[in-house]
Amino acid sequence: MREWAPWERAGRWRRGPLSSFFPEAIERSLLKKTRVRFAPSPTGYLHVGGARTALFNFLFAKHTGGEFIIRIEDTDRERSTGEFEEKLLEDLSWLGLKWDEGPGKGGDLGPYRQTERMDIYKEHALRLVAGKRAFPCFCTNEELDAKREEMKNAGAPPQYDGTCRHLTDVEREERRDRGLPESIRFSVEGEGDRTIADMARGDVSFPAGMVGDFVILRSNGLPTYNFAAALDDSLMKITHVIRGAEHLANTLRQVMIYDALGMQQPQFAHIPLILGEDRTKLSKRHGAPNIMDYRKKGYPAEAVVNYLAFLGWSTKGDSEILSMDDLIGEFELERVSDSPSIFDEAKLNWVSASHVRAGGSERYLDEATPFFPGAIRERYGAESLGKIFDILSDNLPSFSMIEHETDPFMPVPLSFDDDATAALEGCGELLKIFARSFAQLEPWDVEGIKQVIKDSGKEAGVKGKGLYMPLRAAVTGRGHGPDLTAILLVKGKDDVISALEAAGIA
RNA sequence: GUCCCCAUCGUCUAGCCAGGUCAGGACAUCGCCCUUUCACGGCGACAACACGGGUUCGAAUCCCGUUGGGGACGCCA
Repeated sequence: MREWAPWERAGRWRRGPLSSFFPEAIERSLLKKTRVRFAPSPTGYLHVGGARTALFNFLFAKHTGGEFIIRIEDTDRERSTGEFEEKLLEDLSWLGLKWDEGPGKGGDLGPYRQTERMDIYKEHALRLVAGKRAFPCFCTNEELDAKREEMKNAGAPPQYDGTCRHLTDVEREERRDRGLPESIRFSVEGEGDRTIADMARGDVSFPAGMVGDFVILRSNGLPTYNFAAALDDSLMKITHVIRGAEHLANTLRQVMIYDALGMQQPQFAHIPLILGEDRTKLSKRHGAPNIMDYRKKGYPAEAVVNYLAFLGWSTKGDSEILSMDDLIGEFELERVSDSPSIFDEAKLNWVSASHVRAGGSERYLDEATPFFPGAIRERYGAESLGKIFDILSDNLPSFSMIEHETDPFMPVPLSFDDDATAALEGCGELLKIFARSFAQLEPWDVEGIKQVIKDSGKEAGVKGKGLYMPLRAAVTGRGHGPDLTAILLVKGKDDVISALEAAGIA
């Protein structure tokens, strides 16, 4: 029996039961390298919805051993800015979604900014006009708006009525002479029912006549989203288009374009939307949905990534705290859910706290250092700062919370809360004993500190809460907080004694 | 309005495609334990198949309808 070459194997057994012998990633790479893209428009900051889409694309690409491409869709001249583009890329980088081709990186199938691809759009639009699959349209916005309104009121779907579809050359020239704006519309004439194969949700069918003739080239010469995206996806050899479910109707238009142009179309996967708590599409109104906000608050990128991955997707396994590599290893489009999900900050906090706890100062101190109050940073060296971080990292969803948790580490408490004040009531003698015993402690280590506390308790005749609470209150100013011995250890002998003395006097 | 999509605990979800499990897990909430306190951790509780019809010995699972929600209907993406 002859040996099968690897590609023959993959091809031959792809559909058979033996395909399970070949990990999906290997099988795919043998057939065709996957290429996916994230194509944001630089009209705002990176939103959690967009970030999740980018992440799914990235995970799919890496899981299948393929490439992740960034393309900037900046054809909306009014709203696109270079600053947004910069921030978008910055957030993507921060999340760890490194692109193989795109802005700042290059690639063979660029340029990767749509405004730099104008010739391509024009050329293909003209091709469609020549083939009668598109036509010049001279309707003004005012006319279109009025007609749309009329149709809506009449209960009809508000779509283009075909006014300019069959204009003669003479009529077109006449309109050009009048200086009317000229756009190019795709003609849906002759289009029948369409079924789109979707990897995430199965086949989706649209009846004929669902969309009217739509603009592909605006009167200002810029292409519209559907035209530019379809063209670029094909030209950039994108194999899988993974995008939000709100694009389903756009996909319908785009497959029409592919067919009219005779271009090969990618496979599609529409992922469910992320909704706000009011169950409408997530937007600025819903609190802080920008990635940058979470970054500024000091959430570790891998925590945000981890949380986002589980919105609309799940693993076969039972662990929910996963690294990027874990996610890449486990990600499958087939496990993307069909129904929209709601962004839940409480769960993000838990995921994030879990990462921080596991990583500790070794992993996060550098990132977290800027979040420490100046007074703390001045007082402690890097090593002590690390110890403080480890004490706090028991339950620290975001580094911005450090600020409120470091009061116990101030040399002398700035204030005393109610519980602390109550605990200090009539404890002058105990505090004096503590101060005297600690002064004699050498070296300043855990065992010594514990011993001093015990001995002081014996001397004063108190134990338990009566012993620990006054000490905690005097040293931290709070009734609650992290492990007391750990606090005493980092603060150091001098500060502890000063605090005890200060509290004793007060 | 028209078209498309969706429907399991408060939230994220497993289970659905190839009907048979006390409908599983996680977050949140509450209780108990651990502990000087808080947290972590452990144990436990609460809590869901939207509704109505079929098909079937048997339906969360398949089919139809209803209701509800969402999305789309731009010279935005």
